[in-house]
Amino acid sequence: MTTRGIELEQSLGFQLKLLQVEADARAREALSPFDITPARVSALMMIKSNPGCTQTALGDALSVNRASAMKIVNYLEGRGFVERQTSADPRANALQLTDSGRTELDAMTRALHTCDQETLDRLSASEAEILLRLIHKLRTAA
Amino acid sequence: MTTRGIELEQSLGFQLKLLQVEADARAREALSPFDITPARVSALMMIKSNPGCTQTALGDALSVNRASAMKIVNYLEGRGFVERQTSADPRANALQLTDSGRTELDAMTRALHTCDQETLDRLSASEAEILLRLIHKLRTAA
DNA sequence: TATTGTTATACTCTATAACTATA
DNA sequence: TATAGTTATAGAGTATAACAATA
Repeated sequence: MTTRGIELEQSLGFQLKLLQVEADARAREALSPFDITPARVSALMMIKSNPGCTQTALGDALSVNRASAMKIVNYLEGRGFVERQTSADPRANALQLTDSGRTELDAMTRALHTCDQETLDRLSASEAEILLRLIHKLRTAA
Repeated sequence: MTTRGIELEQSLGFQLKLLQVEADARAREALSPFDITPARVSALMMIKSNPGCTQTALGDALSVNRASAMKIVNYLEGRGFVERQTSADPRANALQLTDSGRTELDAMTRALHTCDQETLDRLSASEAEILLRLIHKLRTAA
């Protein structure tokens, strides 16, 4: 099956989707020793970068709603990676990584980094740098 | 919520996921006049580019299995966009766009192209070209 | 009134396994 | 034996709507 034709070759959304599906599958594989999905590790990373954040904020950052964010936090709490601490606003939870969560996340991050590198090795070093920079620019210029 | 920290900023998989989720939401919006999802339009594009392909091949190209590909084809056939024609191997279906499918897909493709451009406008023309080239290179160098 | 977390429920997408008919 | 399509079923992941507690 080819992707010949100007539509497919030059469709940003389509190429992005195919690449992301492949990257997700590779990440899932790389994370299999930890028995956790890439999406849940993303949540851990977000909490690490934004200690004390609320579940609603976490959901916004991950593009899911409050109810879905809650399920993710339930899971991470069940694994002992995240704690719900009390916050200034008693309605909200302040999310924090546990010591175990921090340690495990470090190992997961190393596994994902190796996985990323295997993909980026298809490009030259300067191309890889440019790609990451452009993707990040697209995201933050929103 | 920020994505500060070396892990998130430099994680290819994570940045890719966030960008793809955003692009998919924009594509869904752009396709709302057609009442169809981006994934199903991708299937139409694939069939257009590979006329006579089988459902299994379509599934492989879209990274889903035979059963899932069948559901997509069922939907597209129900909309009158795709036909299951007989093939040399009577076990297999040869997928073809209908005239209506071709006409509608052209309009959908224009809508998606506009949507892509709005995203790519955040970059310079040369950056946009480089980005598409690098993403495509990553995909095909697999 | 608006917002946070929560709960219950439903929907979408995908996978698995088994069946049939052909190769 | 292996493969294409099909079918039924189950599992993730997500969304919606409603509720209690608090701002």
